[in-house]
Amino acid sequence: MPELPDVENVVNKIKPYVVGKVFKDVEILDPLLLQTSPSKLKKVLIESRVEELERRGKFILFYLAPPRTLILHLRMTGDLLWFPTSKERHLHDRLIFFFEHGEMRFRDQRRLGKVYLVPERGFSSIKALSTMGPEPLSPSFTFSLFDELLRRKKGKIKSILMDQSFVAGIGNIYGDEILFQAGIRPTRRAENLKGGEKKVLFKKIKEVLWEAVSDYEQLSEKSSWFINWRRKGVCPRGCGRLERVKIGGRYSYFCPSCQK
DNA sequence: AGTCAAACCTGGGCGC
DNA sequence: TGCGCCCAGGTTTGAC
Repeated sequence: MPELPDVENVVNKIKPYVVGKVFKDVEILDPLLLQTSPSKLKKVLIESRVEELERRGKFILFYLAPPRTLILHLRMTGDLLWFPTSKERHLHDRLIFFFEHGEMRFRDQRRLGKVYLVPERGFSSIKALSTMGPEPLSPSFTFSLFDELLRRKKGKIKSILMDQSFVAGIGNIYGDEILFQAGIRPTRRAENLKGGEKKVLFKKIKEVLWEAVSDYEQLSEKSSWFINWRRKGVCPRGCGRLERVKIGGRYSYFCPSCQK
């Protein structure tokens, strides 16, 4: 599931329940996800308060008091769920965080998710976070910044969009959506994009992600979205079959007629 | 630096 | 029904 809009949605959903609240217990059902020791996680979290909750790229950061940072990454199949009252466990529940008024669960079918605990209010010890590119929805992510960063890159544009150190939060699906809406093939090389194409691409990065974040619930029903046609292998505009290419180990889909 | 394959995991779907 | 293979909205690592 989780790329920027999905993670943003998870954070917004969980936020009202946990900000200002104190961890009372942690149940570790699957230590595989932990990048810290179970005993340390329990010891540190219990009686810690959640000061703030924030998304950075596809990471979720819990800023704690006393100062520590709990960091979650949902990877492919992770999700965070809130239960006001205890319910029976789901097969894929990996971690349960107990508060006085309810519990937050980290559910993850494929067990690829990650849980980090770092000192202070920082994350310099996590490489992916310390080298993370700009937040695409931030006002400081301007066309001139995008253009400047892009000039330093070579290679297929799809790989670059998915590169978290280039720009944060875009994955395989939204990468395809952005390129479809921009009318650019995923195989195009960054160094060959024309000025106008870069402008459109920048605009679509903002537009697609912004719309996905603000209209998250409706998204799966929107037939205008490439996302909902991708798997069927047919262009939403009726051009016919989509083509599939492997880029950076993932399949990219594109319409050979709409995308140049 | 870019690209590719493989690894980390589980499970659904498909062909035989 | 069973088996093997492909695929999945992510990231890291190691080789060329």
